[in-house]
Amino acid sequence: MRHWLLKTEPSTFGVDDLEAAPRRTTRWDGVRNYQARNFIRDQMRKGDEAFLYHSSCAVPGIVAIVRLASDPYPDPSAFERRDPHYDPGATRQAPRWFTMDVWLQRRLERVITLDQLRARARDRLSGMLILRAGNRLSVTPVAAAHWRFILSLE
DNA sequence: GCCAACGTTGGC
DNA sequence: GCCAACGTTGGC
Repeated sequence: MRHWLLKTEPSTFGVDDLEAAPRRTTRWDGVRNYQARNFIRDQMRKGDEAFLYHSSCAVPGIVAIVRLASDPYPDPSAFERRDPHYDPGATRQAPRWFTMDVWLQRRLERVITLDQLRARARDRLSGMLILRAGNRLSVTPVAAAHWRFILSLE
């Protein structure tokens, strides 16, 4: 079972929204980056765990643990002409973008902040993708050792 | 296939 | 709102 980190802007969709969603489940759609797409399509599977990370906010950091409620499937928002994520290059016959359903397993007792993570970027969390300068991927794998260590920071 | 221009992300 | 670090686009 792989572990992941999903970035989101709480002003758009955050843990509060996920908690309020029916069955605390949502479709993680709108990913339009090929590297992130490849992670979703090729490696993410139902039951995988992921950190939910809030970006572009007062205290960026990990706020919750979510689980994949589905395997990946073609992202329907790419086919909707009115959707902001519409992509005329994507077709149902040859889908370009993928999504999956995600449910809220639990909020963390407190936010594990980006500052806290950065403080360990040189030892216990060395190589963690989210800590790499300029990294903008909204979906990144988390090594098992990193996953365990981060949970110990809670 | 190169690369400059442009758009986006995201911390600050 | 600034700006660095990307990814994407499109002319050549």
